[in-house]
Amino acid sequence: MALENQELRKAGLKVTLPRVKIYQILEKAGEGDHFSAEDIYKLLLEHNEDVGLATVYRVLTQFEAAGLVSRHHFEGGHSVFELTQDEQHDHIVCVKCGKVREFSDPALKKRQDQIAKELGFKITDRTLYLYGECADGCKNTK
Amino acid sequence: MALENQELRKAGLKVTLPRVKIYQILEKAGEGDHFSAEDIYKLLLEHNEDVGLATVYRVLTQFEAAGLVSRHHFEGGHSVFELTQDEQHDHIVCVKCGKVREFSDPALKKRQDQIAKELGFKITDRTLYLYGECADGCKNTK
DNA sequence: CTGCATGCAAAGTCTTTGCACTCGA
DNA sequence: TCGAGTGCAAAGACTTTGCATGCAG
Repeated sequence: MALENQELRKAGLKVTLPRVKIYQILEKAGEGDHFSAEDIYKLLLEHNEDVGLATVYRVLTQFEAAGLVSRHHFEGGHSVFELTQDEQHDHIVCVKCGKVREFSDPALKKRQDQIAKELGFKITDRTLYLYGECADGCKNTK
Repeated sequence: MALENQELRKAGLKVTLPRVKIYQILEKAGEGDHFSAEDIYKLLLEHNEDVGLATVYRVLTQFEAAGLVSRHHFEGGHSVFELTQDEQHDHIVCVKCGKVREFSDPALKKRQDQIAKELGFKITDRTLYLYGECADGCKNTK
């Protein structure tokens, strides 16, 4: 049995074609790649998988609830998804080409924790998005 | 002439009733208060100001373009607005009561700049949202 | 078999736009 | 006066939901 099937079972989700296919897309893309529901829907169509957009949303939402994927709200209204990684990380997005880089910085987190503590908050989640222009490799393609 | 009128003129916007009223709402609320378009719309209605929701959005968008207000996308889909403050700052949101606290930490920004530099990005914007539960004063009202 | 999962279409939410009318300068 | 600004309703973008059918276990 493939890895993804176990992940699905673990999450209490029946192993169905749409779920497996969507998981595979996210998995194959690897870290640092982010998809909108629409992106995934189109990829499925390209692979001749007859999956509805509504199902994509449903599956992604279930995956999120199960902790398999993380949902981000970058600028521009729609949500993007990525496989949840072991370590929580932040994002820097190129406003010109749309490229997303991830980074994780202990010092940054530590300082955030400290600030939250000073303000009397118990942090449950955090999002840091940096927006900018990437120097090299930015082909302005998006 | 009131302060807000000058601000509007400076932004190249004709001084009209909706714009003045909306500016006043944001101004009176002070720092740390955040409004959705809907919030402002309701407040206007309470003050018996006959302003359409579409106008609220238009005005807020114009204000944003003029740099008078900042738009944020917290969790939950809709945008919130606040008067732009002298210094860029971050937000910590209570997930239980919806309270928003602001903070600004030079060390945090400096580290972010450094990271961006290492990744070859020129930062144009940044958003850090911390989510958590505020210890005291949280009446779970929202 | 049995019920969870899916596809389709319809409904929802938040936001923007088109158009004729109104108001500020 | 006269064009920018406004209100209303309709349209749009993204996401969720209802319902009959289909498939996994």
